[in-house]
Amino acid sequence: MRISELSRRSGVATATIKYYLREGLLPPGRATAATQAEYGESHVRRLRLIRALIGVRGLSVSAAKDVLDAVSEYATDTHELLGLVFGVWPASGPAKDEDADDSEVGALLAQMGWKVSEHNPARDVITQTLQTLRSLGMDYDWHSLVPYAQLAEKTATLDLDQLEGPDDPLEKAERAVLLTFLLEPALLALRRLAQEAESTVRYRS
Amino acid sequence: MRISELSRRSGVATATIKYYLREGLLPPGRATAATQAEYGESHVRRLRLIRALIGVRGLSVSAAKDVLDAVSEYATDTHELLGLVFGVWPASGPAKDEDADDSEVGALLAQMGWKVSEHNPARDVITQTLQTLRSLGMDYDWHSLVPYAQLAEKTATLDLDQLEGPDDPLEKAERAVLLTFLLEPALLALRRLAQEAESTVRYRS
DNA sequence: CTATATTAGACAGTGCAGCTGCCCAATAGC
DNA sequence: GCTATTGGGCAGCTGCACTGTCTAATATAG
Repeated sequence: MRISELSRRSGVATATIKYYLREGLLPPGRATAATQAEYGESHVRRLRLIRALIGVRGLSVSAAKDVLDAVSEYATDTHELLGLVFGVWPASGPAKDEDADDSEVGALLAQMGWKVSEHNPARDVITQTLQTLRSLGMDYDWHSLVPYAQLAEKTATLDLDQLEGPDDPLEKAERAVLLTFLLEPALLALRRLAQEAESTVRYRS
Repeated sequence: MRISELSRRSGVATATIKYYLREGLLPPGRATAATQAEYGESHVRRLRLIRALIGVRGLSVSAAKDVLDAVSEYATDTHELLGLVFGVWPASGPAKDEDADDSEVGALLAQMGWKVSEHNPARDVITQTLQTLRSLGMDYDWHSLVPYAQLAEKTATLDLDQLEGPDDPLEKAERAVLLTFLLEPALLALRRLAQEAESTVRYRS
């Protein structure tokens, strides 16, 4: 199919498709002539994935590119893929503060018995959150996060269970990315729904 | 204190402080003369809160304003406050699709026994996520979310337990906002840490 | 085989968000 | 009185994610 049909099938404007091609998010079609290229089903699917990462999850274009590159490069090594993909955060991400004291996170990891890479940016996110909460006068340290960490552990178990299905490595890699990224807004939404329900029980009973 | 000291104490540039004043995120100081105003500790604290919502959580300036307005207006009614504050999502938020079929979310809520307002935007986030996952070929419906919802319920219980402390309504309101918004990136970070730890156990043992 | 439409590719331009710099008149403090 | 700082307003800047336009080459209908 040509670009106009690709546009119709995916719901993405042709100018935008060209932009994604330029930015390397979408692989080029098979050129059949100087001004003609042929696109396939994989392009439709890839475009939908791009729109999901950017539109639903809110990743920047360059963050989405990092994710997609990791998928195609490490499709066969789920563990390595997840490690790479964890480096991607929406927007600027955590403003990596070299002087930050992340020993608190270390204590939390030790308590939970989690073995985690030194430079997983999630460490910095937690360090920064704890610091911010304290700077706002809350009495909060890593101990307060332990119950949340236990729930996160169960969540992660659910996540990885769902990767057991597919044998095709590329499919498995895509599913890992979808479950990690696209589920994030949904998990936060579930928390808010549960908060409202619980708030009704406590304050409106 | 005057604006330059407020800038020094909060780490926010004076031009930016003026911008927040214009946008109504920060209440004006007490004017002592035509070109002089007096700021207090509450301004330092408020500025830190603004930076946390925008910089750490990634809210837009106008979304942060909505949150802050809700805090000062409904400080005495925690339930009402939470309801208002749930309307705030980072960036564009869910692209409210009127035609979307949210009966799936209804089924999920019924199953969980959650009573939730009709127009909580979290509903749309979940509807959209499910639709997107299916459009990408995953076999996913509300049943798949039930285990996550059960964990979200426990999370919400932890959250609301931490509101039991303060008697001062304003303090309670602020804490509700901090726990809901600032903890969101941290919870996602915990999930990613747990995913990496679990992935190590499963694929590198 | 001509006339009209479409396309790939390059690049400039647009719209918006979040600041940032600059100017001015009015103090503050010495 | 004199110099430095301030409040307030507004224009301008930067980065991002597109979007529109142009050109030459090609497809396709008549």
